[in-house]
Amino acid sequence: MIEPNHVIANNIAMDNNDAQELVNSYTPVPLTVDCVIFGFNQNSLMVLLIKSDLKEYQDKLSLLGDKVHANEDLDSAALRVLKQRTGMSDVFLEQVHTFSKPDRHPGGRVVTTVYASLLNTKHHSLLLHDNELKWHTVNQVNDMAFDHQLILEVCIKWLQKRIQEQPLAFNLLPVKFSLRQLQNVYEAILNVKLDRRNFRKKFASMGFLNDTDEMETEVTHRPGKLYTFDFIQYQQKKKNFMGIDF
Amino acid sequence: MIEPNHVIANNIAMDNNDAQELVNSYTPVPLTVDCVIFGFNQNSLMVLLIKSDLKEYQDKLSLLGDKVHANEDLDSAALRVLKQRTGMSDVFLEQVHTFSKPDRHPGGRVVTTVYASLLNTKHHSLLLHDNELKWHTVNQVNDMAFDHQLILEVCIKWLQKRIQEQPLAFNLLPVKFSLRQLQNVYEAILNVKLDRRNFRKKFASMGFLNDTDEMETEVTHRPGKLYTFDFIQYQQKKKNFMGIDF
DNA sequence: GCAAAAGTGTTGTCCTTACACCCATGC
DNA sequence: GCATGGGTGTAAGGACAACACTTTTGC
Repeated sequence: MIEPNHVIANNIAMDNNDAQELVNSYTPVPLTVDCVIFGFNQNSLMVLLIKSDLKEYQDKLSLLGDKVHANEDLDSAALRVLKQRTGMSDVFLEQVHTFSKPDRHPGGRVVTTVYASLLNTKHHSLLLHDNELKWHTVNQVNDMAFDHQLILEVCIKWLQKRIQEQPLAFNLLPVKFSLRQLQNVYEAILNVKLDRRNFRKKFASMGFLNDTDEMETEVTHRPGKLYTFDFIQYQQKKKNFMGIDF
Repeated sequence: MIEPNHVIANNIAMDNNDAQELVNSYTPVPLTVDCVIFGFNQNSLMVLLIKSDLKEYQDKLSLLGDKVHANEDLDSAALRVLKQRTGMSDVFLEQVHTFSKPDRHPGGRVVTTVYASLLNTKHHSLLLHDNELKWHTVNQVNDMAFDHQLILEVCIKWLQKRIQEQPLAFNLLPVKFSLRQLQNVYEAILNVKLDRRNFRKKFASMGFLNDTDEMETEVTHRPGKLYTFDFIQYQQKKKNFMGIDF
């Protein structure tokens, strides 16, 4: 564990180039991580939010965040928040951006590093302990606490770009999914309508889809085939995989 | 201006949800910014580095960084470092990633946010005051101080991706440049050989090039035409500009 | 039998690639 | 006059976009 600066400073011989002395001269800043946890439901992109517990932001929605612990790196802190809030840990999670406007937090300066996560809202291990924790349709969310509205917008743009580089949409779906569901994910995130035949052709030609012998059930029309995502094929092919363009 | 936390804390009625109290409970962390400043010279991608002044890293190369000042946001801190070291401020500069391994700095925990910058090494206002500040060919740099080798590699990958999204290569060249120079930039960054005719066709069709009536001078062969980058055209076209693929 | 969505191929267009010869300059 | 790189067009192949009819299920 790293001692508070003043404890160490006096024990160190003076030296212009001493590393600890140098670090002690920096103004330390409270750090947090915030997680933008995306899901997909009813053909809409969703985000998991909570009511802010600060009186300044009463009834406003907030991202899921926490302080960064002493000696904890940011990836671990983000994963800890995710696990604590959803019960899930084997989940897509990636650093997006660090936000640092000095007045972004009413309690004083706080710098926050934002992570985005993609998960299946129907996953059996997804448990939302906190009653205040709810899924919201992303384009119905507005007027969030702190600078979280801005952060959410940055993350949506990030996601739009990112799903065209890699087939991340699978993270938002059940293990077994229909092509229609997959297409719905792309249409919702990119805000476009896609041609069904061309979409199917494109994904079929990628070779990342494994045909299960199962069909959708409980639909009120002709059921579609269910597929799984072939992670092994993907790992092998992604070196020469340049993107998904629509 | 935001007061140091302890000054304010005592003036506030105790409240479980009080913002300042909450922030005061966070462990503050020393923050720095590091700038990966890319240039282009002799057909190679270059990076501006300095000798580390820490005895732990004697004679090792280091990125240009500095602590983040109280009440300064990260973008401003990065711009300040850039200006201080190069004399330039009207320069492409973008946040890339935040690095936070607890042991990445020998003086104790320091979290650093890394920015990448692209500039013209021949620009008249580029002044390297410090004699220890030198341009290095990126693929000859190894064994840097701190985790800076890792950071550099992340930034190179970032740049390879980024120049295929937007025509950033212009930032590395003089205002007037030949198509050969432009092609050299892409070839050096992407580590590929490109077909000259196809390259010229592609850029001509984008419409971002203004033909000057000037020619290269002081070349030992047939001189090429010089072009300028049309920022206005680019701003107008980039809304429906999807990328540069090679 | 009707509503609703699944499944399936072909064609034209556009973009990308591959490729070779003459030209202007310095020496 | 020769070495060096600048400048240019075309043809073939591959990717993408547009498009309609038949099938399966629930009700």
